[in-house]
Amino acid sequence: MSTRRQRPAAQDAEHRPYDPLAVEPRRYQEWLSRGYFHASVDPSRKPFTIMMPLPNITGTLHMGHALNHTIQDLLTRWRRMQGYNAMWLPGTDHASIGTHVVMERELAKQGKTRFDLGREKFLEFAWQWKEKYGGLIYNQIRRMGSGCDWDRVTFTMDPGYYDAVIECFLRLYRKGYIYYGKRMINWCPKDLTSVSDLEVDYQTQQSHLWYVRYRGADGGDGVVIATQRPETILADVAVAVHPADARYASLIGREVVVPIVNRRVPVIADERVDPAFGTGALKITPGHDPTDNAIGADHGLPVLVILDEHGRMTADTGRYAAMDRFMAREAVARDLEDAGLVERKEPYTTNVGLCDRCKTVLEPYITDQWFCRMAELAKPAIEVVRTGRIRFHPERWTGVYLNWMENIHDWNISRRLWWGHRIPIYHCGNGHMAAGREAPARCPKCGATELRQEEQILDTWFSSAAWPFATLGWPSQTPDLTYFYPTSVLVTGRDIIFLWVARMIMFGLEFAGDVPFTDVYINPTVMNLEGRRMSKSLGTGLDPLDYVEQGYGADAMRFALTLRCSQGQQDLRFGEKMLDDVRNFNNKIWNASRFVRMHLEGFDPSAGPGPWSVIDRWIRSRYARIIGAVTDALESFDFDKAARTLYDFVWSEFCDWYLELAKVDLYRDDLPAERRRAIQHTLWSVLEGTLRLLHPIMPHLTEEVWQSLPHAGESIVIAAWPRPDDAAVDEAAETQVGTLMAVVRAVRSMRADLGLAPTARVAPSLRAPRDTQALLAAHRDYLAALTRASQISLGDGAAGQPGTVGTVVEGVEVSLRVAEADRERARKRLQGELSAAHADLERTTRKLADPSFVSRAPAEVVAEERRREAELRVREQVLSGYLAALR
RNA sequence: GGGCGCUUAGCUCAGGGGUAGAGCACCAUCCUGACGCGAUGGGGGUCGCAGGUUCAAAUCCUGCAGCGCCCACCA
Repeated sequence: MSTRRQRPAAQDAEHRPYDPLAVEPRRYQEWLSRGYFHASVDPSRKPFTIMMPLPNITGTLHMGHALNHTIQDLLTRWRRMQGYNAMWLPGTDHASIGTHVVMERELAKQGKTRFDLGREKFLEFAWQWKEKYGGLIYNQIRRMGSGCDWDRVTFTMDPGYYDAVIECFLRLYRKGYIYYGKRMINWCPKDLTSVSDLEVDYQTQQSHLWYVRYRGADGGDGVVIATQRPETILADVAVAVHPADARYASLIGREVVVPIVNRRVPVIADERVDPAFGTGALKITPGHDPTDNAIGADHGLPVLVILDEHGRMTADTGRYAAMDRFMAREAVARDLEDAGLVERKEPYTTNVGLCDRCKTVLEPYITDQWFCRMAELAKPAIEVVRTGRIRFHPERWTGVYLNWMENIHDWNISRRLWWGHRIPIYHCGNGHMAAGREAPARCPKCGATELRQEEQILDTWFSSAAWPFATLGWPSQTPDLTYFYPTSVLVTGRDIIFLWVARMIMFGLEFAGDVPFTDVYINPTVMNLEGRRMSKSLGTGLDPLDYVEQGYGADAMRFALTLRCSQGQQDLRFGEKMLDDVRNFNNKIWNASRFVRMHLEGFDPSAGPGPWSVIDRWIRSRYARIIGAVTDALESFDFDKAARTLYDFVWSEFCDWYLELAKVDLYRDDLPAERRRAIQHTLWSVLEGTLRLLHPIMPHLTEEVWQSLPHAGESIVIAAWPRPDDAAVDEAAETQVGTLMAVVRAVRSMRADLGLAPTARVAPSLRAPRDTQALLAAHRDYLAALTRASQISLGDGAAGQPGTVGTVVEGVEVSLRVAEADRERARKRLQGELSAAHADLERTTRKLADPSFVSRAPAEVVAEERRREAELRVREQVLSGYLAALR
């Protein structure tokens, strides 16, 4: 493909690129064996705690985890280095319905359902599965370098955790927050369970709207209603119209006849009917529609049910009995048409609610359900966010959270599933209930001795709501709980702000007496380059470990994700190219370190620093600033900024400039020993410190390199986070090196424009004000080396000679002799620069000629503009001088 | 129907009132002793559109459009 000439790759081991695969697992093992990730109560240090958003036991690591875990791990490592007692607690979720779907798919392969096995056998099967596969994701998490406290791994159905969940239920029950009864809920006819409103996946589908005539019971025309579910006509108990709808005013209170079943039902008036929709008349089916259910209840209407739990027509529906709901829909529609009752049928686009897990169309269905009253729980949870006790990052999610909390509905917490926390309620034969961990000997109300435990289990989110405290030993006030709770940061995705975050806040306040965490960081959603969500079912899922094992390594994956983890965006588009960039960066660090190590022979950091040269002072100053910038960025959750700052510093400053400048000294034979020591100290301290700054993002590489440096400590994991050193900030050195760099760039640019080979020697001439001239003179060797000059002339006589090309940068006039053959190129360059300078000058002059600018703009802006004008005039003059001398 | 986010170079994204930035890609040159997963130089954008505020707008305000996400019981 590429026509680029490539230098033959060096084969010896020393020159091979960095190989993360050879390093990462080894280093991770080392950290584990040294117990760095385990934290225990230590009152002398402040804790920093993160609770991992628990992956499902059925899950495997995907790109979302990779990002989410990278952020958590970098926060944990960073805080540990800062001296916190950092603890990151891992665990997995039994994921009741999610696991059921997986298990039952397995069973289906054997032609079985969970009912063929029965509750006990099924649970046995699930536990076996959990033991066998439930820990696989832990290995994947470790491969990413995540420093979790593995001694604290928790599974939501571990005995202690199980008890804590039951305790939560019992406390809510005793407080009167739990209620039970027949309610209309979202029912999945496949999983045979209820599903909470948040677990409904709405999808747009094409369907039809049937306009069906209901004749008047008195033989009149009656009304025409519009429905997309003709089968539910069998369960109609009324027709409702808006009370102010003149079209139907005369019908209110009269009766119409429900087709097919020929039932006489009243026409009622209700505000909830939208007169603008369809015909403005709404059939009321309290058994199969939530709105109708509410209207029916208010009007004292009966509830008829024509679908069973499988979504099939009930036995009493005559010829439709046992028909699937969708078949029944067609059948009823056909029969209505045959009866001449369908006025028309329109195509209709509708939102269909699907089961989030199995994608079956959900049915509004009435069953015995357990609910948790939310109003009281929500109040303090709203307060803590309003007052800033808990802060969301990015901040915009605060509004999303509050909006949901302020309109919160009661929570359907029961599921007709088996895998999970069974509701600790015992029913007696007389319809009484008793709550408790154990079955009471007799019913406290009627004394009956036959008690059966409630069959339903708790919503999986009910149990995960207790995660931040149930993992620490609650309800016992354990030392762990006292010490680590409230936790510090929750890192999670926006998709579970309501499902999980909100509920943890409510539960934490209710049960543990305080917020579960003080900061919530909502990480972006990882997308592919087309901007589509990564998902297995879409075929757009990417396995992060595939990339890792392909040779990029975990560090590259981590850095690539961190580099794009900005608060400005809600999505993060990921493509393999991004790994190439970071892989190259890793290699850059690797090689730079090799160079540094090579020149560190005999280095003794205790011998003391200095005397610094301007380049030492410059890089030390830059490094000092970087410490602050990176720390601030992490502090404010700007992870991309932290990564970018480090990338730029390492590559564009440390490698491109400092190392190149240092070489000039290091390769001199006559370098004084103390100067060598100063350079060594700078190389060593800046690299070593930069590695520490990089470590939270790229733990393995930094450890490997850090330990290869002389006088490194036991491990970078437990090394201290660099402290910003204000004393090292050196404006003068930055300005001076800035000038040197500008001169070098100017010469290089001219060389290139003249078409000179990089190997060709040049002899630039420099002219500058006295101070600058002294600076240039003092660093002539640097300039010569970086511009590949045989010699550098300084002073008034040196520049502006005929037959030269030149420019002005930072007040320095830089010129180069032009060979006869290169005159045309030189002229072209000068003309280009000149016209650019001319345009700039014109704009500046125009600006300064505008009285409103001069009078209204801040004085320093005007002064800056004046300075620029003067500079441009000089520049224009100098350039035209050169151009004239070339003709 | 509401709400939120995004729209800057071919791609991925920073920036956020005072002369448009990075990485990759592209072009040119280079087998320079840490690195070709490299070095140096360079080309490329009227910052989605339209108004407004301002001496000055990519940046603030309003509206619009496109894309994406979320909430909501419209049959």
